[in-house]
Amino acid sequence: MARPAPATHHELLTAAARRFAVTGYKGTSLQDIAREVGCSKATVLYHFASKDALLCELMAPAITMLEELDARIATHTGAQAQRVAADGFVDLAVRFRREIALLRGEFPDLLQQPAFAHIQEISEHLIAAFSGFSDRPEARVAALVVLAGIAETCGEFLDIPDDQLRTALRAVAYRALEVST
Amino acid sequence: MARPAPATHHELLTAAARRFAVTGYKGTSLQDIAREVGCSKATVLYHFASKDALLCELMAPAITMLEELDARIATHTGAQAQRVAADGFVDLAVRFRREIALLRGEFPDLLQQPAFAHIQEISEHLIAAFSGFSDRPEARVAALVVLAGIAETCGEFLDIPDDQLRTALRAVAYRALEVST
DNA sequence: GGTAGATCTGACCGATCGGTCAGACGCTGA
DNA sequence: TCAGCGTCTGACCGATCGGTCAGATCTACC
Repeated sequence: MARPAPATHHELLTAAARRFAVTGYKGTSLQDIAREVGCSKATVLYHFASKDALLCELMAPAITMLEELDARIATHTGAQAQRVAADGFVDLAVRFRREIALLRGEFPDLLQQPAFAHIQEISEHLIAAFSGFSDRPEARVAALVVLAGIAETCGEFLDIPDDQLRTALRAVAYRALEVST
Repeated sequence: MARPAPATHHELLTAAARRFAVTGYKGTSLQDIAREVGCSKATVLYHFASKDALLCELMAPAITMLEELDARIATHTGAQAQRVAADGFVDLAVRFRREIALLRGEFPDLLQQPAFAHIQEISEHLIAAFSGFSDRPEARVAALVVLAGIAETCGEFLDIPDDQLRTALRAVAYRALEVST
């Protein structure tokens, strides 16, 4: 035994991502993850302080990219912000297919986590930008349909190459949000 | 104690629907449901054979409507089928906001349930109709974005009246799917 | 070769899960 | 009045959950 620690650490992360995407966070036990890697449950808890900590480390890159997108949107206004938000979120969703699907699937519960506290807020910014900063209910409904639809779709279409999925998602988002081109 | 049974039965169903929508199926214990109604966990299992049976009874009306929609779509072709599918699914999603949200949220796991076995198949029919029976990946991506987006949105916009939500959803679906009018 | 520290594990813990069961309680008709 | 039935409950069950811990095993350095 006693492989180099970084290798095991990384294996555990990817195995957890795989399992979480299929059976959800609550539906995946530490035993499941350990079994997939071929180590004991105690090893999982040697590498990660807790199941929550494992989730946080797993989501960190996606959350960082989400925060960067949020900051980028804030530097634009009107239709330009709408386009930046749509393009940016499509890029993010395609890049982090599994993580986004997981986040969306168990949204209400996982948001309690302190590390995810401000995701709700960023989602509001995204919806505002998507809707073209309109208060009309129809615009806000359309924004949420696009946001949730993209997130969910990425998690399921694992057989389509990245750039093709990106192009298709951008097209449908532009139509749904009536982005001026 | 000893209230009339139908009242308790109905109370348990609505309480379960509420909890499932918030914390998910796996994330909600029979104890949670019992506490919300103010009875014991044993009472829940007196009214329902198992937690799964409770879920099935809860979803039954929505599934019936989904099957009816599936049958109705089959009697149309082309653009007409697309419109029937979009209108019908919007109606269904608005009527059964909570149930649809739950179904989408824990999709992969709950589909194992025998009672839900053919939902996967009906989903395929819906996506085919949404995409105008096209094989183009872009059309299928758009179809899934709309399907998932509508389902998710209904679960969250509980503060908008039914007909306003229905109108808004239909509009965004038509745009995203390029339904000919 | 021996020691220190990193890596890993089996055994165990309390809590909670879905589910079972014997029996208590209240209503109703004979 | 009392027997019967529908309704409900507390106590309990085995399984599994996330997490702890002492110690086995391996690696690197002196």
